[in-house]
Amino acid sequence: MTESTAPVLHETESPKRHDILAAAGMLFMQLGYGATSVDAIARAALVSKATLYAHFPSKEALFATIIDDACRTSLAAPILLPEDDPDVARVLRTLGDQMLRFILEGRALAIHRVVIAEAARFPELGRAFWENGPGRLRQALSAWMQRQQDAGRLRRVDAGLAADQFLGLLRSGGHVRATLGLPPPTEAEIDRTVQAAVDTFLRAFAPTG
Amino acid sequence: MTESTAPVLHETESPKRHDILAAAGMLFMQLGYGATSVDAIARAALVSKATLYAHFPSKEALFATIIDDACRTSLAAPILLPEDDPDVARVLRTLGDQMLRFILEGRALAIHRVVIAEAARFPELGRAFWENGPGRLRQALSAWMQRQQDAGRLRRVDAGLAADQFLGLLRSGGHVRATLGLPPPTEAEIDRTVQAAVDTFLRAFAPTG
DNA sequence: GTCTATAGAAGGATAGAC
DNA sequence: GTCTATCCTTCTATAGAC
Repeated sequence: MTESTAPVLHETESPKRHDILAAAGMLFMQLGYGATSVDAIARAALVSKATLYAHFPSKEALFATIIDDACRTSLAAPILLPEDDPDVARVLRTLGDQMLRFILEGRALAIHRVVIAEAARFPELGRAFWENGPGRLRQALSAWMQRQQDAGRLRRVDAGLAADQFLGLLRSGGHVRATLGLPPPTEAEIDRTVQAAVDTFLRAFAPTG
Repeated sequence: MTESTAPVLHETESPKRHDILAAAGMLFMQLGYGATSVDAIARAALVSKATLYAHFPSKEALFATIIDDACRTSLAAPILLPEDDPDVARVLRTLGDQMLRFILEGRALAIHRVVIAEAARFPELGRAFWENGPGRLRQALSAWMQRQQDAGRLRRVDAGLAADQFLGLLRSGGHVRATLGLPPPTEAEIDRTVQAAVDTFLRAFAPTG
C-alpha cells in the first residue's frame, strides 16, 4: 500500500511465472497435453524445471491453469447485439460474421480442440469452455431473440432453441471440418455461410403476418 | 484353395492380432493416444509386447490402423433416404433421428473426440473421419435434396448448402456440449431437436407455392 | 510367432546449494 | 526464487531363447 501507486492486479505475477505461462500456453495449444513435456516448457521459457515447479505444483495443474485462463480471457469476444437496431437481419449478419470468423481463427480453434482432447482427463475444462464461450453467446443471443419477439420482430418460439439453431446454422459445414484439421473455409465461403444462415433463419422465424 | 471352403476374408488375421486390435481400440478410444501405453495394450490383450511389435511396427502405426479402421467400419451407419417417399418431412425426421442418436452415442462420439485430439499428429485421420462419416452423409443428403428439388418437393437452392444447414440444425445445441464431455441431451431433448430442425428446415425450404 | 528380460531414452518431480 | 544435478518411474522398442 505504501510502496507503489501502480495498479497491480496480480502481485503474484513474477516475470518468470509469466514466461512459463506464455511458453506452456503455446506448446499445450500446439501439441496437446501428452505431447508437451515439462522439459520442453522450461526450455522454451528459458527457465529451469525447478523454477517451474516452484510456481506450479504439477504439470496437470499448470495445464488446467492455462486452459481455464484461456477460456476466461480469449473466448470473451465482445458480443455485438444492439438492442435498438430494428433491422434484425443486419444484427444477425454482423453477429454471425464476427462469431464465425472468431471460432475459425487460430487461437479459439486451438483452445476448442485441446479442450475436447482432454475433456476426459479434465472435465472441468469442458465446462469452463462452454460457459465462457458457446454458452455465454447462446445466453446473450437467446435473451436478444426473446426481446425481438416481444417487439414483434420475430415469430414467437422458444428463444433458447432458436438461438441454438442460428448458431448451428453458422457452424454448419466449415467449422466441423476445421476442428478435424481440414482446410478451413475461405473468406468467400464464410460470407456465404453467414448469409445463408441469416436467410434460412429469417425465412423460418420472420413474424407471421 | 484346396484346404478349406470357409470364406476367409483376411487370412492375415491371427487370433492374437485380433486381440491386440480389440484391446488397443478400447484403450485408445477411452484414454487417447498419449495416455495409453503399449504395456497396457499388451496386458489387456494377454500378449507380450514383443508379440505386439511382431504385428505392428510402432505404436503410431497401431493407432493409425485402428482409428482408420474404426472410421471405415463404425461410422458407416446405414443412411435411410428412400427415394420414392414423397413425404419429405417424414424422411428428414427419420434421418435426423438416426443421425443425431448415432453421433451422440458412445462409440461414434469417442472416435470423433480422439480424432480431433490427434488431428495435429495424424492429419490423415481427420480426413478419414470426414470422408467416412460427416462427408459421406452430407454427400448422400445433398444428392437426395437435389432430387427432391427436381421433383418439386423442395425449393430450388444449392443442395450442398441446404444439406449442410440441415445437419447443422441437428447438431445445434446438444452435440457441441457432448463433445466437450458435458451431459448429453436426454431422449426428450433429442426428439425436440430433431423435430425443430425439420420444422425450421421446411419452413425455409418448402416449395414456393 | 511368442515369450522373458532388458536396453536405452525420456518422462515428471525433487534435493540441496546459492 | 532460481539454479544444477539427479532420482525414480515409465515409456517405446528390441535381443535372444524357444
